[in-house]
Amino acid sequence: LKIEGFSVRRLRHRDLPEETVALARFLIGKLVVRRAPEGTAMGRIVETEAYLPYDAAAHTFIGETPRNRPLFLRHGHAYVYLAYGTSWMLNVSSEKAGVGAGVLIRALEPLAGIQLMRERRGTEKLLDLARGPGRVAQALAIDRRLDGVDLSTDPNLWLGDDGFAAAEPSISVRIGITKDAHRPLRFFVRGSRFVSGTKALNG
DNA sequence: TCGCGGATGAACT
DNA sequence: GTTCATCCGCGAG
Repeated sequence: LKIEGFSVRRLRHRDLPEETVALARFLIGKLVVRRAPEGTAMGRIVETEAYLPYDAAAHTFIGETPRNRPLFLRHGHAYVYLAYGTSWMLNVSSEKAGVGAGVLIRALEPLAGIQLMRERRGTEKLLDLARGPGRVAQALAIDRRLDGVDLSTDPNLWLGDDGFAAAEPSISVRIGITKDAHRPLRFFVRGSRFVSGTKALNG
């Protein structure tokens, strides 16, 4: 499939690692594609975080509830929730069915549908379109309607690969949590201006 | 570049 | 009533 000059192949269920850290690393350099009536937008993933089974910082730590149910679906489903009453977060379920875990998509490098992202975000600044998980969701118009969809089959939200060879990601602690805060479970492209977080964290 | 506080809604004690 | 996997604007350094 051609999207603004990029040749993109949809990632199918069998393409995705069935383990949370492996998936968090695998997704660096891959694409998020969002099709909507207004147009298609796409970005390259430059930052992820892993939320493991038995992880005190994870939403699944308390067990399965109506909210976190998509995290217990087999890997490759979207878990979308509202944080702080203002920001939607996009996660990808990351283990076999029945095991609750996920990967948070924290930042994208905008590649296609950039004007649409500017309108949705209310800013012209390329660097601010999808730097941070709330911005990712706003730029791609992701909200509760996409909670639970299967990313390997959904027509409006999916993961893609354009053959880009990503460098080995750098690793740090996760952002914005207090429990299990020391664990090295954030993965990012060192040197990318599209990555969130402070300079110290990304150096 | 950084750190702070307010906005805002859902889930849980 | 408290706790958030955040963003934005502002002021200090």
